[in-house]
Amino acid sequence: MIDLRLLREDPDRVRASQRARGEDVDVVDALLSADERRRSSSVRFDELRSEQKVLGKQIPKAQGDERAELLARASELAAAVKAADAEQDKAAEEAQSLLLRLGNVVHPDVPVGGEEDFAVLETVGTPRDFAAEGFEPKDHLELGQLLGAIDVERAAKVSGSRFYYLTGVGALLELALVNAAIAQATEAGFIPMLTPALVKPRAMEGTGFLGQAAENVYHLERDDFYLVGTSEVPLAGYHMDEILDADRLPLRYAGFSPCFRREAGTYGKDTRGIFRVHQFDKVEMFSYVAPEDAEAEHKRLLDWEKQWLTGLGLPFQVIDVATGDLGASASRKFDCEAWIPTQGKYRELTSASNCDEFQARRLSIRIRGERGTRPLATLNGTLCAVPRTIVALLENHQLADGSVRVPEVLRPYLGGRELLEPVAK
RNA sequence: GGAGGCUUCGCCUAGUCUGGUCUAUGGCGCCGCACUGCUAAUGCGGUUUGGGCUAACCGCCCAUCCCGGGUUCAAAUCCCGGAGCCUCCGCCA
Repeated sequence: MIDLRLLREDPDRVRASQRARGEDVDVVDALLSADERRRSSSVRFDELRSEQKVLGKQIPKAQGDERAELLARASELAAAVKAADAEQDKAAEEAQSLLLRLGNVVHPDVPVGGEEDFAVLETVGTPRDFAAEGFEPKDHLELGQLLGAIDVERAAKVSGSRFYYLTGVGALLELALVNAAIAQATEAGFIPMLTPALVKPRAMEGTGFLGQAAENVYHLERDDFYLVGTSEVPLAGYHMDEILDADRLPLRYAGFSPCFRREAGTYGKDTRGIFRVHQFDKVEMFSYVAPEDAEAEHKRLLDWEKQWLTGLGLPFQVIDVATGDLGASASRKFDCEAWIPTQGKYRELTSASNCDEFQARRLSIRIRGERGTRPLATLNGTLCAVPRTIVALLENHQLADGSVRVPEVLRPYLGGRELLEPVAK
């Protein structure tokens, strides 16, 4: 959630942010008035309650008629206090629910617009020229099937569309990717974490996934658990309701977990292969930093992602995601998009978001230091979302006969293999 | 799934039976000041979190004793419901 003080002092900035996101601007004024009502009702309650306490102290000392009179007055006051309390609760609840509907205030440099209005910040590497090499590239699914690495037919039988088995070398490839990613993160000072995939509503709400994104979240009705779409959720929730010593920062965690996504509203999109699936594994970087360090940390997360993709030998571009395509929590988001030869375009592989204090306020995570007790900033960035990374690896490193060259960083985790070769049918 | 115990302001802890004097005790830690030629020791003061009043500071008010209800003029304290932790039993990895 955003800072209510900012809202009161500079509502125009919040209105502009909502407008840029393409979201409801009227919430801002509704919230301002709800906040006003909340404060006035709380003042009324405070006064009555104060009076009640003063009166209450006189009762045990009083005798006879005086006591009876005090009791009568106290009884009236008690009713008034109760009513004021209820009114205060109602106003606070209204303000809170409006507050939760507001997205984070967008960073001023973010390009305004929808999904297509991103800005390309840089391009790294060059896509291969398959025509010059003299063969037509196969897509990842065809390659995966030749290698005995991916089985989507049987997954459809067992679980339906958008599911997959990684088999044989495919399974080994995931484990190698995960190990290499965790190794890079650990090297950079991240603490490796294996996290819960089922979380309570509070964690989901706190990370900002129950607003616009709610339709993409699996919910277990009977137990009121949510299946996380990313380990960002349990990693953000990890320090929920805590006050951390300022000098413990930055705190960096590398989470590895399954991720579940309903992919509502994507019917017909990316239906072939494993580019868009309901369940996948991911290594995610997550940082807790002081608010003034958030922008620098955002750049660092991006650098680690670039290091990772560069190591895998993938050509990619970095984009500054437009206002309309940011999640509710992010003030700014950098995506790395890898070149997918058979699609002839760059597709999202990783995503680094700066959430500033937005999640920390919702989850009540603060730091205590020289500047007092205040919310901290949280940031997250993908290191390796497995299926998409496999898609990019297979397609970009394929040879004419359907073999796939293994990038050097992965070889130690694949028993030194340099080449994945088609299996005999 | 069943039975019992526990949960107090960073940590430990008193208080709960018997409601008001709890504005929550004490120790540790931490911060400030004083004193001692250093460290230490000692003394004094401060030290939950959130909201609000105020131009701001000082100050003051309200809430907060795991959470939510209830009883009462009044709840850390009594009653009901729930959560978490621990122990035992059952079942299962």
